[in-house]
Amino acid sequence: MKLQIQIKMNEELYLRNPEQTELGKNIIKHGIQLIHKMGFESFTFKKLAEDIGTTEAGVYRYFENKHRLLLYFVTWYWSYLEYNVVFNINNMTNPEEKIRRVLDLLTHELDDSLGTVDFDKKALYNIVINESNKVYLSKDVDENNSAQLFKPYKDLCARIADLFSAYNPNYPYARSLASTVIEAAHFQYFFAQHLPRLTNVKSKDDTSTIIEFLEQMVFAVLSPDGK
Amino acid sequence: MKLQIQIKMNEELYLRNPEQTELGKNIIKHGIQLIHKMGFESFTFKKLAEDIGTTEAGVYRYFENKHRLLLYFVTWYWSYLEYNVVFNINNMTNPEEKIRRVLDLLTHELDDSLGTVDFDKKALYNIVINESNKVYLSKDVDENNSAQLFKPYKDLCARIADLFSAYNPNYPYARSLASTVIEAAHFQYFFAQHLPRLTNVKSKDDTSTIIEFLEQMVFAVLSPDGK
DNA sequence: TTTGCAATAGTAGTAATACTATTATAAATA
DNA sequence: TATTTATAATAGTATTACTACTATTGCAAA
Repeated sequence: MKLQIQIKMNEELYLRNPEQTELGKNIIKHGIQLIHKMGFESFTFKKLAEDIGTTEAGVYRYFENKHRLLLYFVTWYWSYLEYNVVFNINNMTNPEEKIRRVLDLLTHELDDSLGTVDFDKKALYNIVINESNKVYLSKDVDENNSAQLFKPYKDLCARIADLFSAYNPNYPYARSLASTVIEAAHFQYFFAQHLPRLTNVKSKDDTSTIIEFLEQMVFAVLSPDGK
Repeated sequence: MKLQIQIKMNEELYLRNPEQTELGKNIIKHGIQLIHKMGFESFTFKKLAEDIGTTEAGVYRYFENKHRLLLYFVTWYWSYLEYNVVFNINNMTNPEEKIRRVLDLLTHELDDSLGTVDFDKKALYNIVINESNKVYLSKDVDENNSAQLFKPYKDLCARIADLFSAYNPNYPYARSLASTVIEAAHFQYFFAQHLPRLTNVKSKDDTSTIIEFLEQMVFAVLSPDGK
């Protein structure tokens, strides 16, 4: 038996649920590939439509615009990552071990062990690294936030912050540390790839250095006897 | 006497030096205001041209496109900040004190004490918070990087990393810590303003919490007796 | 089998954006 | 004064981001 997990997406994200039709699934699958290949700025619905053999209007019937499509992808990643965090630390008792596992999950593309989805997870991870900040660094953050569109990100952050607080209940900046660690994991990966002078991570595939950097940081910061 | 500092900008950034003409200065001044007000995505050269009473083509004679204009602004900020860092820690001997001063500079808008420029520095700081990541999170990072366009950012980061290494020569991730701290300073400010669940910083103006968070982090991480 | 009627797909637009090429005008020099 | 040179304005084009409308299909009730 293979269990298939389903992530319930916020209905505000789409006009029509893309998981329920062939065309919808193609929009997801090819959308991820195209954004990954050409970058979000160059990506258009027209190019996507041509790629999957439909019309521009066809794509617009599923997503209001390309920003919403990107938000759909990034939100899916956050939700899936939170699920993975919960699943992985479920049977652990040691708070330190839990934190180490989370840092591990943050720095690797999503694994396919539990349930498979029909798109390139490596490409999705790359999109998260390169484009995810753009979903909230925009003039309609507040509006999107009111519509609960960032809830999965905030939930993930809260869950990691809880682990930090469990490790050291007296640490007063658990949430700030959580968001900083999440962002840093992505940025260090990006810098290693494109702006190496900004990091000590040697190459794109040097995830072990990212993990060591983050682990040392988190445990030093949370150390109860730390100054 | 009032000394005027001049920041020498990379000539690749512009087509014609905007500091040398009235129109050029207006592009800078009004460009900062407009991007600040409407956000980079909604900002266009046409709107800017109308705002300052010239034509679209007039603006294009100074900057290749709006991304280059944004990069010009952000680069100016980085350069000016590095200058400020050097100037401020110049007569300090205590490494810890130097680091505290840098964290202070990172979390405040640029001060006007040394030389004045004819644009809204508060608006520029806001642009840095909201838009600066977009200048390198794009498909032409590598190309821009080859043209040395990110040098000021990398220099700033290297200088801060050097302070960390001076404080603790055995710490192996000085650069990663420097870039993480720079980005975190900006992100925590943004989150406090728009996504408060992601931070322990209470309000937009709560810079003291940002500083406390970063200080505790940096000194815990760099502590020689830390694990 | 035919009619009705949703659901969906496709066509053909528009307004705005991001530029560019060409022409006009003013200033500088021969 | 004639002529080059620099700069500015005009008027475009291709692409992007949509939208409104028309055509087609599937399927149930008459």
